Amino acid sequence: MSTILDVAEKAKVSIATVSRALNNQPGCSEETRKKVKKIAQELGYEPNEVARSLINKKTNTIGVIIPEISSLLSSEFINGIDAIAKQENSNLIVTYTKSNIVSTEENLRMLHEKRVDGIIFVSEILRKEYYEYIKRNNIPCVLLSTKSAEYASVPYVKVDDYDASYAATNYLIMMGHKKIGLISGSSADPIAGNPRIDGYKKAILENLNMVVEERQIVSGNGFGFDDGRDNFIQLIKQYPDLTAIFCASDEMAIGAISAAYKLGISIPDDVSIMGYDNLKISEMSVPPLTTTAQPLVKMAEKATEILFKIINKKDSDVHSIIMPYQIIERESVKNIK
Amino acid sequence: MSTILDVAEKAKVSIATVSRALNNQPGCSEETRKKVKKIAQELGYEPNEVARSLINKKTNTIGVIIPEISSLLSSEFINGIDAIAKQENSNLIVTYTKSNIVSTEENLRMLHEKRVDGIIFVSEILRKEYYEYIKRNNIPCVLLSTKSAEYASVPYVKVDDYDASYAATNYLIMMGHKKIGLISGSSADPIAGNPRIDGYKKAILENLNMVVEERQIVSGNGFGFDDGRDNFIQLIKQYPDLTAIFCASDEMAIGAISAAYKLGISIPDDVSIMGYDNLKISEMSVPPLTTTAQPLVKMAEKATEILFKIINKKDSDVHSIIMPYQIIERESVKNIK
DNA sequence: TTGAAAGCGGTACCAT
DNA sequence: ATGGTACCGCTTTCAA
Repeated sequence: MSTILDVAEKAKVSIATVSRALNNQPGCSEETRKKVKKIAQELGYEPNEVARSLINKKTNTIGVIIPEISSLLSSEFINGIDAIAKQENSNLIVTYTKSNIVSTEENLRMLHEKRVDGIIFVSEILRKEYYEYIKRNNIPCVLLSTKSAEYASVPYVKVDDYDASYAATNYLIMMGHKKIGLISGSSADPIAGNPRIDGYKKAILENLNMVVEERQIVSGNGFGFDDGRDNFIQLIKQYPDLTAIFCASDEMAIGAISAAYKLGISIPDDVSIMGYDNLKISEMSVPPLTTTAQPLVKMAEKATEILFKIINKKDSDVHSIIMPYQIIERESVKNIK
Repeated sequence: MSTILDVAEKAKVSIATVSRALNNQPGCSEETRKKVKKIAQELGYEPNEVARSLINKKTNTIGVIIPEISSLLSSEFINGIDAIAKQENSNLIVTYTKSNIVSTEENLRMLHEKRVDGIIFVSEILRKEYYEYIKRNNIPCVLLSTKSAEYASVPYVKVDDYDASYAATNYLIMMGHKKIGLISGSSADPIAGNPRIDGYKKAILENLNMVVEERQIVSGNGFGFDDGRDNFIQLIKQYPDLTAIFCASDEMAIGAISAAYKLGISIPDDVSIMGYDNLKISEMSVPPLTTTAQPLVKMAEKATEILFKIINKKDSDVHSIIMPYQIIERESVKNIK
């Protein structure tokens, strides 16, 4: 494998000249430039970006820290992040966490040791330890689909879960449903758990004039298919007269539909199901899933754009963004008015 | 951000000693080691892996080149790769290609400039250009879910598509089906296209004693949901008396099921559907999809293990692997015997 | 226009 | 046990 020195020797110029020639920098005659480029080509010379990074203090690599909760959600986010990174001539190092503190801190440290130019932190609470690490090491960072009440200096991009959940529940009410169950994440989860529960409760209270009973809600730990399936069975048992269910994720909604199929319960004729996220699979399901859309790819793109603004010191207009949600009507909710 | 020099100065020792102390290398008193570690801690010193990589000629990073054909397939592969990489203390840089030649070569070049320790090349033909680039630059490389007839020096891990497809079709025959359609990828695709078509044809010929007619097959370009949906409609039109369809990917199978639902065709009562891959969504579908499983995660793990053998010069037992497929019976195929 | 040389932040060899 | 130093491959300043 040839280095800049090999090129210099063969071209009978200094390495400084080779550098200038290859990088199209001024201070180099066109003739020399051509000769150097030709020889570099012949030698199959490829610049060593590691060496470049060391001196430039820029790796053209950004890190992503993302929980493995849902690979379907993750892959949409990563698509968006990757698109913008590519535009900025950067690559991604994606690290998955199991939502446990050690792993996240390890990932943070690894990414920093690799001197990534910045980090996108996805769907996970920004704990004090993380924040301090980021601050101390001065790492550009943006939060995606999570937020940072306490650390206002870290910008975030997300949908307002409380509002979106309120709207989703209201949609079911508008379709004539009065007995509405909820399958949600953990109430201890301050990002995607509690706010969605509260939005649901508020809608029922304000627009149905009812206080939600405990049996109307099953909230597990995760947001996955299995959770949805299990929670559906549980919910049907404890609240058999329901006519509609709002699921706090599409994966859970698909799980619920699957469980319903096994039990011989028809969707949407017997029970209406409403999802949250608008993943690709929500249009692939049978029946196609009515859901509360988050603009997942757009959110990821926005977050990444902000990150590059910080990296490139265009801090001028760096601020958090609340993205709009949208109700997508498909075929899993029945109008029973 | 402090460097090894800062630590050395504050500890009143040389940088050589700091290096030895922090890396737990011999030639350093326990007392000094403790002092250095304490000071490094105080300073919040984090080693710069870029500098390390430069001298060690090892970045602890491996590259993945993968087409975006199906993010569902991709994410299973990436999970497997990531698991082994993590064990080896490496991170992943994943690059997506749109299967066009320029992009793949660009990705290859970028990964090499970043001096990744090796590359996993997924689901894509290893063209002559790629192979030569890899050889010329001496990049450790393993192929995953694709192969390299011409370049035997590049090991691969895959399922035998021809055999698997033959077995899948035979399964339908064993279930009593005689009029079996095929929804496949392009016959010009020598990896996942043609072999699966041929396996299907062979099964029909040998075990049904029939020559496949043209109208029994619809082969598009991709393997996605939309392809499956569109091709199902087309196939039903040109071969209305079929009783079963073998789809060359799960995503296409789900697309077919979805189209059937819209047309009021019942799966599996009117038409049986068989998939290929065994993605996560195949158990999430309604009805759950009977399919031809590839051990996706295992395959990715194997490929990555081989890659690290090459990287670590344990070339002793590096060879390609054909992984076993398996028929997974769920509920989308009806026994009509 | 060109070259010499000083780093970037580490590792490892060779003295001491 | 410790320190001095060459070096990894490149960029950039300063002189020539």
